[in-house]
Amino acid sequence: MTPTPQTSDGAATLPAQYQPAEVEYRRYDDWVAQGVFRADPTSDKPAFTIVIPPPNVTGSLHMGHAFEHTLMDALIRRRRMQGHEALWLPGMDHAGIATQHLVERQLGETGLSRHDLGREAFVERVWRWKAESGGAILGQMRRLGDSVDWDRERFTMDEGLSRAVQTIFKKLFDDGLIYRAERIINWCPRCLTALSDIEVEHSDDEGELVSIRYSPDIVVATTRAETMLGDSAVAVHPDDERYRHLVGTEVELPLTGRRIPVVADEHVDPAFGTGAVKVTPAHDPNDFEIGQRHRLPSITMMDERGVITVPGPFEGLDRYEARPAVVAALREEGLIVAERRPYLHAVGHCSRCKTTVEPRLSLQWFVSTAPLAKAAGDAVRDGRVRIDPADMAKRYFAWVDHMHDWCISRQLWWGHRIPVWYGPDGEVRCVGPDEDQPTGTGWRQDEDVLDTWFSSALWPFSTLGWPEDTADLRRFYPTSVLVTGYDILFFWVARMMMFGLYAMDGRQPFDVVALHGMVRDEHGKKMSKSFGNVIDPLDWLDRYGADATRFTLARGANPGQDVPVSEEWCQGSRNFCNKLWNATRFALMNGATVRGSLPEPAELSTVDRWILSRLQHVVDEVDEQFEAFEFAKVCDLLYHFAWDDVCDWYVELTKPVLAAGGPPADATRRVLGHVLDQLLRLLHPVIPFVTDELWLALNGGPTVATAAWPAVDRAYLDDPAEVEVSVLQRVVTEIRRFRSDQGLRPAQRVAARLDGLADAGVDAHEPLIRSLVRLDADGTDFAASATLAVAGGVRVALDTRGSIDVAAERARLKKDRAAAEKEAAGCRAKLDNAAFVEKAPTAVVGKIKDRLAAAEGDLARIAAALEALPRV
RNA sequence: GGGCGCGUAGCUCAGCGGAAGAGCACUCGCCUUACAAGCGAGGGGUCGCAGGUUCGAACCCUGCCGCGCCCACCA
Repeated sequence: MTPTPQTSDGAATLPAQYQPAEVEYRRYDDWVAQGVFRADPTSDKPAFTIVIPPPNVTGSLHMGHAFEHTLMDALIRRRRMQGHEALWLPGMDHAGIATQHLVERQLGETGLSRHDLGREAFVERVWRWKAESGGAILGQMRRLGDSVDWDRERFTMDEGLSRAVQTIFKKLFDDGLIYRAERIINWCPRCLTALSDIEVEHSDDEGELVSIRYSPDIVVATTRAETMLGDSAVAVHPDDERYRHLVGTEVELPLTGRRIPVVADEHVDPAFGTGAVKVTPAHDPNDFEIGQRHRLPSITMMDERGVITVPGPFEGLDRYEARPAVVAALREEGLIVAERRPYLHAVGHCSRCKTTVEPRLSLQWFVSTAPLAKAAGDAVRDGRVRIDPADMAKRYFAWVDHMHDWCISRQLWWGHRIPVWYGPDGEVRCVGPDEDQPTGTGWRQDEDVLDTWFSSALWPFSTLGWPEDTADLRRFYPTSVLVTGYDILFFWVARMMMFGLYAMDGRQPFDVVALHGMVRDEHGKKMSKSFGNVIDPLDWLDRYGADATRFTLARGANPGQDVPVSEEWCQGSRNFCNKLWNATRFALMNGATVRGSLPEPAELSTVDRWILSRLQHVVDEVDEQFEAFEFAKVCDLLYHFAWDDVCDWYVELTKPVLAAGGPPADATRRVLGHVLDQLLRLLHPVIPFVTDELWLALNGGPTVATAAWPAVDRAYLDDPAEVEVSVLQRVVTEIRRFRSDQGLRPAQRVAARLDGLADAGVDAHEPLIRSLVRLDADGTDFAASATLAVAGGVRVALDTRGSIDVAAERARLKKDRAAAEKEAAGCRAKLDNAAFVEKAPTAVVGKIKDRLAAAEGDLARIAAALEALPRV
């Protein structure tokens, strides 16, 4: 924790360029060693808690993580500096299906399947893999600078969380909110497991709609012809005149010889197709319901791998082989009425492997979501939980208000095993965490595991010790903000709400949900491997540093909006870090200090008062934007304050003062030290490394991470100083423009006379102005020279000797005159409009009058300047 | 089939009722003793189109056109 070496006079010797790699590891280790990230449940500070959306244990840090972590870290670091007991709790998710797949794929490379190993050995292998790869993302979080409390790291499959899972399962079971039933579920024939509705992605796929004659009077259409083998009825609408006489009769199901009834059901849309529908209760959710209503048999015609099981010519065929085979067979019998036609329709795919999902009748465990979802909706409706941005709440309501029961059992091995045992006589016993498992012959535990999101749903309180009544739980629950992407609003947020409210006696899991967007490439395109536009944050971390990476991400973070990033922007961020580095370097070389109290405003120069006043505004605005999760605006404010106000103006205005020395220089050194000190604090949440390194060089330690967050000091708000400096800036800019138009080299010193500075109220700054624009005073009489430049709202006549490009200056003045005329005309038109003068607020009218006066003033001065130009 | 969002400078985006903004890119001039990862100056937009409301519209309303996303059991 040694700060940058300092010379005896306190000025640190910093290299001319910021080298992130050199600094970052050192700073992070130092923070950990100092225990900066550790949260203390016994302190009397207000608590501020964020639980990390646990990344997949087998994953690697991608840009989305880097982004999300940057936002969370910024929030946490700011609160820590504000004196909160800030807890950012890290951890990982076992990611059942994803992880199992990964390990199965590895296994596959050696020619083995999980069944070759057996359940126990396989699960053990997954644990080994977890131990091996699980640390990767944690190491990457350190690289990013995440200020997480490493002492509280959790894993969704660790002992405590497993207890939490069993506890809530038991509670739900006992409350009748978990049940086992045979239902149509989404089945992935490749993963060989059930999926919840949201694990299914729909896309419009090209299919073929074939029409099949079931009887002389009935033609049905289908895109899944093979499922006819499992048909148990034909359904028509009860009011459909065409079919009314057939209801109650039977038709012979082609290719099977089975006779099936014609039933009437409201579900059928008489306007669609022929108005007659084949009914396959075991393989279609609608048909299942029709089947229930009419007591039809459910005939399973394919197995879990999608292979036809109906005895006959199609048995053993895969569903995709069976489809054309069935159509061919039907055609042979002359039963294909309309030829196939292309048909675009929504098809469900496994979100994990993209395999087409097969609706399948299956015995699974479900959570009865109705009461839980109601509570989850109400908590947002009544304002206990705020979703930000507010628009997103609509999506949330749409989801929780129409939620189906949640299929939670998965036919996997990696996950929390369902704590239910079946007895020899058909008993079903749910075993809680402290209860003994049933012994005796014939008892066996359910083979399935729980949906990964079941344990994720407990994360905000299970990680704090629930179901035990721990100090952490009492202190840090409810968590303060949940930061996550809008893409998992349903997967995770809604379910945390349901389980949090349920398990914690109606207390919400978080007060605010701050939703962010997805990281995109520089053209707003989704990053994807196939597109080749994926950016690896680790690459940026290595080449530009964590701060540059973070700043780039935070700077693009508008609430709920997607975030485009590109390497060029990261370079810009790197440059910004370097700018801060050099500003501090300049300050240290010039004896800036943070020691001693800040002089009273009365003891300060206008320029010093100006920068301090600007600082107060920035502190105020940064706070406001932080509270609104407007990270992009926070970054923008600080970027411009640092670069424009501090570096481009304050430092430059300050150079002559510092060079001159004496008491004014002492005051300025103190102000410069203060401004940088405050600026580094304000930036620390977003770019923690470089700010801490520089802050240490300025302050000596221990770390800016625990320094107090800046507060507005109204005593240093100073409107007159701001006005005066803005006039000064305008004068300087105008004169520079004149020099540039005249093709004067920047370094070329020119003798000149400045007039009108007194009228503009900046005559006191004449030496400063001269030094900034490199115009020397000269005793020579300039009477014979011409007025060559006019500075906007202020009157500055500037005389020079030597070769002046009169034509260029005339052109410039004419251009300025045209602009001023346009401005004046616009203002006059408004003021001539009686309706405007009458109805617009007086402040607005006043502003227009001011603008007109300014434009007229400019016109007069421009005219004088043109007049004074030498004739050529 | 429902729902939501977006079209503002070459690119990515702020602004959301009272003078068109930022970053990057671009042009010109500069190694000015903190920084060329820099400094100074400059150019560039009838704010998707058409109507309407208003003294006033990029901003509010309506309708088009063009994108994007989410949800969905129409065979």
